[in-house]
Amino acid sequence: MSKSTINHVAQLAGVSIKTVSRVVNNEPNVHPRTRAKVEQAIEKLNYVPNQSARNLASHHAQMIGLVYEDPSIYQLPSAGYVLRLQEGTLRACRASHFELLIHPCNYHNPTVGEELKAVIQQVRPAGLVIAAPLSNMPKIVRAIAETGTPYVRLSPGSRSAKDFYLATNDREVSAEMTQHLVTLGHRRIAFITGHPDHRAVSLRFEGYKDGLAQSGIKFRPELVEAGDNSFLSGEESGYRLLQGKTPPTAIFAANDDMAAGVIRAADRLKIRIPDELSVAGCDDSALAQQVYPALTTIRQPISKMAEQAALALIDKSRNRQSAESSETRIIPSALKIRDSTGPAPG
Amino acid sequence: MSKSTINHVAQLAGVSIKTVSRVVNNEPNVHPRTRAKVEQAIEKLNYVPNQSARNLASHHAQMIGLVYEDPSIYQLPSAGYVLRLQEGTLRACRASHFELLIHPCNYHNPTVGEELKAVIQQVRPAGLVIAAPLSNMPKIVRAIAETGTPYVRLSPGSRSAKDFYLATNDREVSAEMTQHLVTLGHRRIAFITGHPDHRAVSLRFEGYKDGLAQSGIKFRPELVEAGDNSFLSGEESGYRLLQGKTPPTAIFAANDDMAAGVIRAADRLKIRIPDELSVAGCDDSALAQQVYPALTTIRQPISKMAEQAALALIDKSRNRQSAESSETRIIPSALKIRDSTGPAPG
DNA sequence: GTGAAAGCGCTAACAC
DNA sequence: GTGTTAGCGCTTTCAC
Repeated sequence: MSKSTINHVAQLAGVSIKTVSRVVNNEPNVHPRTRAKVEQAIEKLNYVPNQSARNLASHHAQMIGLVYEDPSIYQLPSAGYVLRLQEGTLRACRASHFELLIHPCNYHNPTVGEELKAVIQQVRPAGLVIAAPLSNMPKIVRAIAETGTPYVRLSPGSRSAKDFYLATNDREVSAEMTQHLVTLGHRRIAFITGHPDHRAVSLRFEGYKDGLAQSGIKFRPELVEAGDNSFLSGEESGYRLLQGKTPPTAIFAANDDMAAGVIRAADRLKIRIPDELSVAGCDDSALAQQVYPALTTIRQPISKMAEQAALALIDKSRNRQSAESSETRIIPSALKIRDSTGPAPG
Repeated sequence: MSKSTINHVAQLAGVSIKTVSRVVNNEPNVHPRTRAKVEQAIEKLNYVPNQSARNLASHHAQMIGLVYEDPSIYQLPSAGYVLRLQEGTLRACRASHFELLIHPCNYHNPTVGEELKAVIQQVRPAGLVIAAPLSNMPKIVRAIAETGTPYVRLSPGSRSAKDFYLATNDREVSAEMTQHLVTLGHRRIAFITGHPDHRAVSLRFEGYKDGLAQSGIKFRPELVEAGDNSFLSGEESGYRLLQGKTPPTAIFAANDDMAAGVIRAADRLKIRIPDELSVAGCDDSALAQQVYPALTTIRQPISKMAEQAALALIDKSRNRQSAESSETRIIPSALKIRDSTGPAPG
């Protein structure tokens, strides 16, 4: 492995190491001819700057840290979420020659704050992307803030944060989905709520009510069932709703797993989808496409949010001034209309 | 953020920085009393060693790199695989205060070798874990080997590698699954093969044949269908098999997606599982538990393999001599008996 | 535009 | 057991 250093390059190019440093870092004040010479030398020697040396001298690593709740406790459903986070962050990193450090953690671990601080102090990443739900947990955010490392919070739904964060329009898009069902002729539209701890999920319920109101349809409490985000709870809610006296013609669940449960319930009850019942979910998880019929759902821009967060951090570490550390950016979610929704029967 | 250095600690403890370094690195030859003093000082100053400085001086980072094929091109099915890889590697890292760098790459990218070398040269991780299928691609392995960085290959199935690698007993466990079906009374056991490029998957076919042979059952080519690892190909193979003149009583598919396809086909044909047909898959993907009835399958020790790989690398970076760089370790897979298999009908 | 010198905070190699 | 002295390969600061 070639282990040429900045000194070798400087020697070959006949300049000082500072000049090499300038061209490597794309700094101004280098004569084009000099730059060309240096670039040639770099090419010839196959020079790659040593990150550790760079980090030591510049006080931070060319690295972005991604912090999220460890999915193993959630089981596999959130696999897609984590992968999308990683995908977006990686896209940003790749473009800028940064590397990605992943750090899942358990919120319930009492020393998680110390742990995070230690990691940050050890590695000194240029910035941290904090994913929901950790991004809404004061303990976590405070610990990270205390280190002085720049960070961006990813909080779908939330809109109250004071520092730099990215969110999506969960509430608005849920209203949009509701209106979509109304447009298809549905009037009795049920909703299955999710786990109360999950902030974004409860915003979806608000969005559902907004959508009804905007369409001039009265909200009926009897068309609301409480789920807990699981497939099973969706299935049970489905039975209750569909076996009631005046069953809905459409069911909107606060996540895909529950919507899939509804599909199973309908299947068992010999109710055809979408002919007799429309079903909509939320998340666009892997399940949405595996289920039959493929699920109409809402796709959150997880990957894009993560990408923008990382990009902002990378930017900040370059133009050290930028900052605007209390910006807020909303990246809209999108309806994914598939086969589980259709015109209302009759 | 406290930014105390080794010097501060040395001063407070009244020793030289070298002694501090020794206790931090758990090196021998430090008097217990001295050690205690130093540890107190560390505690009081909240000292955390600066990784960059350490890396620079010691020529490698306290970091493990995980290299795998970028799943976005595979779509979400391999999400579980990637997450298990990460989980295992993280477990090893966490225990040793190493950090994890993830680096998915596209095998078909012509410059992937250069890219990997650049990353390695930049970050200088203590070692690299290379996951299948990249671990079987000479281009990748060669590029990494050229950098001189220690690496471990994860190659389920493969057993030919000359350097340090971990594998599982894909072939044997597939034979075991076949025998399990025989034990349940099945005699006409069909097999659906997977994508020919996927090495481990083809070993499963060999295992199936072994299992038949070991049970004294004649191998029948008409009971073999060629799939391509997709749900759809499994469904189609299922129809062909189940609508033949003498349909099988059990179908063993080379992966879970295809097995799920078979379940769907059986459902459409009103064939009850497991009463009339047993179905077995392979991988224990998330799908296996979402499908109804829950799928009997084979669980590969992906996470454990990744963990052991990382552990070996970490070990090597500590006791720089160890090496044994051409060891081979087999970690067995396990049968996961669920609800899709049962006694043969009649 | 360019360069010289002084570190960044640690480990390595050798004293003692 | 413990300390001294050099670096590791860069960035920074400031001079020219």
